[in-house]
Amino acid sequence: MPELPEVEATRRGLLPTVVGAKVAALNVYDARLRWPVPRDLPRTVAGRRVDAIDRRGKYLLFRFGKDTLIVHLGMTGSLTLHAAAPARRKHDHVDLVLSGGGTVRFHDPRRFGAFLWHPAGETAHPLLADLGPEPFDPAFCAAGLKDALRGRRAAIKTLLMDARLVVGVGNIYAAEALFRAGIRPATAAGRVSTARLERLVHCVREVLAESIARGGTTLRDYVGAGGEPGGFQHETRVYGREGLPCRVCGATIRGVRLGQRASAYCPNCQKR
DNA sequence: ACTGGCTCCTGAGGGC
DNA sequence: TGCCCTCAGGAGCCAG
Repeated sequence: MPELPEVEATRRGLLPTVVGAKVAALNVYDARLRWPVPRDLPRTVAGRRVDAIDRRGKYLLFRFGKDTLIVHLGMTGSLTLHAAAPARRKHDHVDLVLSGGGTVRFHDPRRFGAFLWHPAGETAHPLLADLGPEPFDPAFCAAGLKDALRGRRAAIKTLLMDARLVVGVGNIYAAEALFRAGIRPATAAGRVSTARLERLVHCVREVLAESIARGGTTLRDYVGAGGEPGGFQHETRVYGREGLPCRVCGATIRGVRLGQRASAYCPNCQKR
């Protein structure tokens, strides 16, 4: 599932070929994504040069001067780079064709992804306006978290996945970071001490960095820009391991549902 | 102000 | 073999 590491791996894979290239065409085969792809988007981007590809949380931001093409991979989306556009498979919804040759293809079985246009302006796009700090930014810190979580009774895991507190952390990495930090996912967020939040911040960064280094996590659909799967799924210690022995202590990994999300934890390594 | 629940969508897997 | 149910999950949205 595309969380921050998968989006970042995709971004890095696209950079060398796409940045500096001109858009020859944008072909939309199915506009029914999370929000409809704007009808005039192909005309809007045609002939324009990609100056940069940035990432904010799980959003990819293709910069055209001061205008931005916002792309989200949703749950099952991928962007892959091809020298020439290959035959279309089921669920191939958008092609970004580069004038120097090369095609970036958007594939997304569940169509939870998005292609949106945000022209230059003073206001941030509504989807980006309320996002919290990047996990590797110093603004993501125990003191800030302590403040934001004060008095909150929701599960720490649920809030760790709330993009207003920190971006990029989804179900897999929330579970893995909490395991490493020794914190139970169901613990009320407001009751986690600053010292433990300190550890959590460190573990979030550690898990994300390791996953980026392995090209992300591939459970089913995700592939990087070169079509290659990630490798972090072999490193998970609790995610998807309910009923199996903990890799650290041997206790049986348990599962609990928090905010409609499956959440795995080790009852021995994560005491509270 | 929070919190939990619903929703979009497709495909896989389990039970019978 | 086939049908139906549940689950997977990013994140907006809404009701209480």
